[in-house]
Amino acid sequence: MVFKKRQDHGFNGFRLPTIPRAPRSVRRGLRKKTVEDTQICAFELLASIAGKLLCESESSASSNASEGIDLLACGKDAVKQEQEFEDKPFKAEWLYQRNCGDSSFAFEMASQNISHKSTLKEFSHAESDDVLERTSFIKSFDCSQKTGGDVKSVICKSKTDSENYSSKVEGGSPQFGESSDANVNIEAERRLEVVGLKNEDANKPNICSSKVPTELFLESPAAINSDSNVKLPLRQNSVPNACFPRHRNDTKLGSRDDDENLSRCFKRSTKLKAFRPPTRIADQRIRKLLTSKYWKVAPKLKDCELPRSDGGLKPLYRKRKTCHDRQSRQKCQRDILFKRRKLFDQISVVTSDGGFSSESVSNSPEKGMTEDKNDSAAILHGANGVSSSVLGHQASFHSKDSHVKFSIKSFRVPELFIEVPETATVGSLKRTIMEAVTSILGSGLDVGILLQGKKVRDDNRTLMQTGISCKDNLDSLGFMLEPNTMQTPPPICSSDLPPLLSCDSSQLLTRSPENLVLDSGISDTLPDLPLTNSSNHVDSNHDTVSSPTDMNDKTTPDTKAIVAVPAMSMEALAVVPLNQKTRRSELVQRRTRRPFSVSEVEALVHAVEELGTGRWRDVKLRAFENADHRTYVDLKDKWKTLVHTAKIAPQQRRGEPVPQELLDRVLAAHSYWSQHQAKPQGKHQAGTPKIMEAPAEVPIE
DNA sequence: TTTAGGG
DNA sequence: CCCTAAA
Repeated sequence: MVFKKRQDHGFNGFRLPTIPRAPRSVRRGLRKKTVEDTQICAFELLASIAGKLLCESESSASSNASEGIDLLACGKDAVKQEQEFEDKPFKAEWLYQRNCGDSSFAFEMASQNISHKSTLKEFSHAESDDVLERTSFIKSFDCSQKTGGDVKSVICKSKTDSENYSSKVEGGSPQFGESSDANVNIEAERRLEVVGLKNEDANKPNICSSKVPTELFLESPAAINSDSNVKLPLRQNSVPNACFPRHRNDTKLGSRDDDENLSRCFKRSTKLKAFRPPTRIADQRIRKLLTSKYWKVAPKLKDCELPRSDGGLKPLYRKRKTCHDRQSRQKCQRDILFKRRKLFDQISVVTSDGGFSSESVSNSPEKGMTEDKNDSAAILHGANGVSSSVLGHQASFHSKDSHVKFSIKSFRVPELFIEVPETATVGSLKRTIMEAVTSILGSGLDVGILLQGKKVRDDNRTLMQTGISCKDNLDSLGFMLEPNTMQTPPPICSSDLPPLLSCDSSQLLTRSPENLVLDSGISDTLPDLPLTNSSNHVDSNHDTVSSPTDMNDKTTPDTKAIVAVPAMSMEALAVVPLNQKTRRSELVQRRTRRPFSVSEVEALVHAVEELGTGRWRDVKLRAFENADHRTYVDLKDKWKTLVHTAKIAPQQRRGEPVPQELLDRVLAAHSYWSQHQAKPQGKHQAGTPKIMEAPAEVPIE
């Protein structure tokens, strides 16, 4: 494809980190090894850089790190491009364990430092290039809440100018008493990604993107103290407030100096580059994307699966770029911008993520639950409300000492599209952005709770019933802000689609969660939810999922998703987030599970008895002609499982029990056809009776 | 598009 | 069920 060799980038100064490959990805990776090996991407570079930075930050000044990034940013567009991915994932949930004296702390890595720096560099660089930004596309606007410190006004904090960037890192909260968990402080963090258009040729705008992440982090003692904090391999309880590390300090970037961190860093960074999905994404979807022609060039991503639960993993995958080199990338962005422009004349605001997703959630089952939520800013009102409701909800649960503490670190505001004249002042730009954000937030938001990626719809359930009371689940618990469904109360505990929602919205509310759920479920390392069984309501969402009519969108690049976004008014915005972009294109709907009924099994067995294995298409046609949801692959798979089921002890079988008689026939047929490879033979060639008579005990082997 | 298999 | 390599 476009890039064949990493050497093209000419980065010799950075060593590429060794990226551990996830077991699952290994297999695929092997197949495409040639591709992967020969293709380099900014991802790797970033990864290496990130790792380097991390390392350096620990030992030496972080300045070096920033320089490194700067270097890349200026010299390589690809890298620059990728950077936007970087900040989010990092901060999202890099909880670390840090040793301070004899005490250990868990904290979030302030990865923003990295991105921050890089951003600055980029930004300045862009300016130096005399790039006029006519159109700014705010890809994401983050408002994160952090607990533990003082409240920071998100809005106030965020600035679009570089000066702020450098300073923003400072917001901090001095005191972190062990009892501070009673207070939920909201820290705001925001990131702005600005994609400017430059007019070079008359009609050929050149895109220059620069991201300006502004992030403020506050430690959350609550989360840290909790021994049940799911987020990390947290150490234990004792958390001295005294030397709580402030990662705002650039030098704090890296925390521990053990290899583990380093490796994690690499992993992280690697992933980051790949995507920047607002929420979790199924690895499968990722894989799909990766395998799509658009992503072939960045195969490494597949290998970067974090061995972590979805909570940590998903956020890493953010919107990925379909452009890999400068040219193509610019072209893509250009297209995107154009398309978007078509859709939005003025200050159109589009939610890219289909809502606002919480960056991460941490909790602690400790007694004291966070109660005070301070609105860091009017804008965050919605977000705060969310956390509040959540907390309140759980309140009714303290019957046992089981309190669930939530710490919503941040909610990401969806993508915004803003267009202002070149002559616009910075101040006006700020105001414009502010208006856009306000319009979004002001239109009303609903809070969505995602558990294991599944949207929990039944508001009447208790947290315990929902499975949220379990810390294990919290790991995969997520909150999201989504367009308010307006006066219509959101559907509760029913699988009904919100009637008033537009089609897109419906998808947002149902499909997305669905995907998420599946995603998390797919995660190899994701532990099963202990309470899965009790959270049936969640499963009900499956039913709400529309038929996979959008499968075609699997490989849809961002651009397409964007294009697909219908022109909408501001009002519509609230209801129709640009979700499709990330959700639809990246998260492909997984088919709902439809266990085979006994009758179906019977039909299948019968068909196979006659047709044999290896003729699944015929089997489908014969026995499942009208079952459109059963593909020949499904039948094949089912047969496979049937054979397996038949071989195992009845006690080991699960699901709807299949009559032994059928299983016997399965074994018989399987045995028969295993020997009679002559599948093409007459369909009835294999005397059905004969097969049926075959004893079930017949060893298939 | 189907098959055949691994996940 | 998903995802793919092959056919």
